[in-house]
Amino acid sequence: MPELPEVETTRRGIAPRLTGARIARVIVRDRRLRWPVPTELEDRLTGARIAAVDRRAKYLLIRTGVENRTGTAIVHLGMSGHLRFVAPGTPPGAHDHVDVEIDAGPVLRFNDPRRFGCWLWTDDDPLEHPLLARLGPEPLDPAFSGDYLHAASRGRRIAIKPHLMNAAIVVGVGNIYASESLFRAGIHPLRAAGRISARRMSVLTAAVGEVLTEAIRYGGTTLRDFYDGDGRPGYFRNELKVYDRAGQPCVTCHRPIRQVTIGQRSTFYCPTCQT
DNA sequence: ACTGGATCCTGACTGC
DNA sequence: TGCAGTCAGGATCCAG
Repeated sequence: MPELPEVETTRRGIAPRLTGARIARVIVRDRRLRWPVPTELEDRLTGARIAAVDRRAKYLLIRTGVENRTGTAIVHLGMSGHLRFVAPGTPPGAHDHVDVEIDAGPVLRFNDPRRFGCWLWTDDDPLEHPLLARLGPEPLDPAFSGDYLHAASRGRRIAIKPHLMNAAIVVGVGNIYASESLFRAGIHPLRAAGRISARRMSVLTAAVGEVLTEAIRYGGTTLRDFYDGDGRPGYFRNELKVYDRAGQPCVTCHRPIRQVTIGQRSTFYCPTCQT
């Protein structure tokens, strides 16, 4: 479900109402997420004050406490997870696995049908957590440059598309935006990562940045079930040039967009414009 | 060290 | 209407 723009849209939606709030109660209805939800989560969150809601890659970091009593809930939405606010007392529906109740405010409710998401806890620096410690640069950070990507791709025979989706190379680029970025850069998704020039890599890193920035501006992409903290869909779907457009005309050359499977993931591209 | 494949899980959709 | 098969926005783990 969510790639970086959707997670960032979620973060921007929930952060204002959570930051500074005190957590009154946490309810975990199903601990069977990607990894079991630790009971430590409720113990540490209850009564704590939220200091910030940050994002690293596709992880949301709900930071609590002050000085020597700090900690962080590490939340991932997986393929099908959502966070949204509901009025206190709203009865939980199917797959509503976690509630975070704040004083005198709405309830933050986590819904995740496929349970690929996670809610974990750490008392330490979350960036040092095993899940986050070895992540690549943020795609909107200047560190994600053409030179960096070129260097990180030397000797790699893997296709550029799954390479872009590898979080050790760059984070936040999922299946939709990998296809969209490659279209924008004019690079064929099956081209070997190690055989793309530094010049083209700099076009590609710029394309990734533009696509993600634009998608955030549109509130993300809603294909079927993404909604922000207030239940609004993302409108970037209308801006997609290749994703989910198999057989439809390329916006540039008008020849049909092609769909192939690369690394078990659907991939869309224009065979004329992308080489 | 890389790479490709299987895997976790539920729901929506397609075709018979 | 029912049922089987396929696919889905992620990412880890494992074998070769």
